[in-house]
Amino acid sequence: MTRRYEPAEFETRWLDVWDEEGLYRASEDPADPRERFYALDMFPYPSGDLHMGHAEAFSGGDVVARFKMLQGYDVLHPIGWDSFGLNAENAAIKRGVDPKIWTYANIDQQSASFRRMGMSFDWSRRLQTSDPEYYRWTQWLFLRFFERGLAYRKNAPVNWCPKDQTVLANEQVINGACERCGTPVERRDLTQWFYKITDYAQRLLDDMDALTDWPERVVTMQRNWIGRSEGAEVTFTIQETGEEIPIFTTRPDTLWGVTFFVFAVEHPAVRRLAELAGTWDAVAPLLDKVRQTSLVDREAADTKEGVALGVHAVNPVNGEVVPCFVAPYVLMEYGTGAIMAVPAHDQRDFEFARAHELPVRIVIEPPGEHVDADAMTEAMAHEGVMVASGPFDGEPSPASIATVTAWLASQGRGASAVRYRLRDWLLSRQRYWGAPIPIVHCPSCGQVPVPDDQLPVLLPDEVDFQPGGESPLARHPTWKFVACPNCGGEAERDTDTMDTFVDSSWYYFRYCSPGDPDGPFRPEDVEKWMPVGQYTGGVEHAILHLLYSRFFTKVLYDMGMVTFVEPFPRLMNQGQVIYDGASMSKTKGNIVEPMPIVERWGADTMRLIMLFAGPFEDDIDWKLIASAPDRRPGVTSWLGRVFAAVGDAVERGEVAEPPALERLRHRTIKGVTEDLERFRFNTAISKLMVLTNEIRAGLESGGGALEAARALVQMLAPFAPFAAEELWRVELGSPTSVHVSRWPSFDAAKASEDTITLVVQVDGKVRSKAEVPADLDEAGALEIARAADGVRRALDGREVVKEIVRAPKLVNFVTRR
RNA sequence: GCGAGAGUGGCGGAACCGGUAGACGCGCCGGACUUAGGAUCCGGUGGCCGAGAGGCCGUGGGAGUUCGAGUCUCCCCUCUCGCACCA
Repeated sequence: MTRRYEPAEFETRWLDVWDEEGLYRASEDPADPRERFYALDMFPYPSGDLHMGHAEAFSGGDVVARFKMLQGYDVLHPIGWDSFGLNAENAAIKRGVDPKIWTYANIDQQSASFRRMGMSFDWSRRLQTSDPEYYRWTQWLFLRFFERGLAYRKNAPVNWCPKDQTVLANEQVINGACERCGTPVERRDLTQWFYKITDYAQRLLDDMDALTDWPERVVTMQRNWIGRSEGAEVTFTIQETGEEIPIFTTRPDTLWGVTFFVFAVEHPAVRRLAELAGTWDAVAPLLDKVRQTSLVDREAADTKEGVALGVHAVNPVNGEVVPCFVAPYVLMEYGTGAIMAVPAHDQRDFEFARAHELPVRIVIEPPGEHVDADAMTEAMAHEGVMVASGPFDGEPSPASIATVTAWLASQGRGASAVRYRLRDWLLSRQRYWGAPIPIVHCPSCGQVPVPDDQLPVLLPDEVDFQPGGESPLARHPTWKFVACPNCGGEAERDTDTMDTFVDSSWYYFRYCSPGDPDGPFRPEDVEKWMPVGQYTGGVEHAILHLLYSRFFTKVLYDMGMVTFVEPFPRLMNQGQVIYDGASMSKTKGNIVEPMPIVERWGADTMRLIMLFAGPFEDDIDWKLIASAPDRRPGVTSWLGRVFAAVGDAVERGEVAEPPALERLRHRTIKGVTEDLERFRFNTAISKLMVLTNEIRAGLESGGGALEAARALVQMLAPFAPFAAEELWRVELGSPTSVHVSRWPSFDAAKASEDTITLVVQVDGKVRSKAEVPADLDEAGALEIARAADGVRRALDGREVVKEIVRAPKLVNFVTRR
């Protein structure tokens, strides 16, 4: 009698058994002979219960971890929570509860949900970044960066979110608005802590060549973010004062086309020069305006806006004197804060020139063509031949860039230069829920690091954590007052906390040495597990988290703590789970939650829905894939058929397997193995469905199917761990878990078909098909092809001029037309 | 504007090297079992013509290469994502 599929009867039962057996513990034994595999998922923020995005991402990551386990690897598959940060803090403020209480309550709920979903985590390594024993080492790492000059404090114009009342890193500003709350970001000049990631710009770029298993678009996004430009730095001289102002250009071949010169409004020379020339009255309002303008408005700034500075710049290549301007379209943050303007070949310069009636001089023309500068309506693409360019007339451009740059250097008028768009990472936050920065400010000793043996600098309880422009820690009555660790005098703690992205930049190291009291991790443990075998998570971290983690790893490499420079050689991004083309959100009221599905149909169903919906990296539109709410999902029905098939196969017992089933068994093992190696979960599942159908057909015809049933159950295990376990232990009678069984093997010879469909075409159109032996030769194929009915009809009265034979698959007769 | 990717049945999606387009599943149609079906089982299901055998058309549009193109090349259209005064 075959069993009905009733997941409620066994799913939770196996959870307890797995816990007791310690099934998913990574081995601590250094002598364990197995190869190791580190399956890492991007750890979640503890905001609310798990949502559909988690369900999909972690289902995929879990398949990888379980598959590797079945292949005989010693697998490290850890879990933790990125539990500090604005996200948790804002939610706590909104609800009026302590961030700690809210955060840890969510963590409890999320871990219960993860467990219920059957994730194969090694819970013994669980971590939370807001635990003192974790952030102690976040602080320790900060101090090592500080010692190396990679953490520093400076006054700088920064992005300020008026709603969250804190500064943001450049990477957290999206289209001029706060990444978290969408409020337009303001500009403020503040003293803040930075990590010197710019020192690593070139290495972050170079090492990307090794990331061949990253999605192409993520690599591209990082490359664009780092934004390397090659060009030249050229020094112009102010005619009136003789002072030298360097500019950066990627097109030194257009130097002869310079007709004016522009300073950024905040350029340090501007005020002095304006006062000298008597134009300060005109310049000052522009400066005020820019200082008050939020970054959003700044981005929309008009290219035509700007005023004459009243002084002149001397072009070093030809001694020409051109007027200087001050304009908001030139940014202080990039290059040198001043530019040479070449209106003929740069659109922004062109627009400015037309608005201010400045000359436009063409210096690069298409060969044999003459263009009238007065008639131009936009800047020209600068590819062609250099003209009116002194010694370089007739040189092809842009090929001449290198020549011109070399010439500039030899003449002492410039030098080749490289610029990056990447800025240093602003890590301090004026918020409560984060790791305190372990620095003491002493009136006599300056910035003094908190000694290692006094770490962690604990976050105080009972703080008014409402944001108010300065850090809540600064408002605590006693916390900040300490003796200077250096001189013992009265001093104050730094009251800022660290950006959460600092916490998440090294958590994957901690998993290797959980709870180590002597350091952030033991190098030998990291050596054992890392680099990560497979990293799974969302594209939303394509820049921030991944770039910072790569930076941290390189610094740790330089410190001699790790032996590799890239933490995640293989990265996999899951798609989003959306609804009717739009992201799920409370305001739209279109949220579908995973746990009710787990409760109603079982965890295996929830996992299979996600994995079978389509390629892992593609978005899933819930509206399009979901069955009616009360209707049994298709994958659940399939599990029912698997139960019936396995039960029947057991009942049939040791009866010979039909040859067709045997071949399909081998072919399926081969195919599913290959699909799993390429994360093609959807096609792997479809192959298992085909095998299920064939097992049932084989049983129907009186054959045995035990072998096939066993293989099916084992291959089902990564996708539907509960159903597989129930079938393996109860129906198939194994004393041990399917999850520690050995992945079934296949015989390549048996995996191939013994008969093949010979397709016969006439002029490329299919006219006949025949089942033929797989080893049929050309002559045999031709013979069968010629004899086929449909072919003879199609060939009637036509002359065959060519016969294409690809035995045993295809014959194509080409006739005279 | 720049960069990347994608367009295949009613739907999600298959199709490794160019070689049977539409695997697998959802939905739908018909049937069986049923008091019932949101359960289960069997059959059908790209479009058009045809009683049938069979034929014609068909992978966003257009050209090309080839015996043969969803797949390769060129042009165009549409959509998605990322970046966006970066000198």
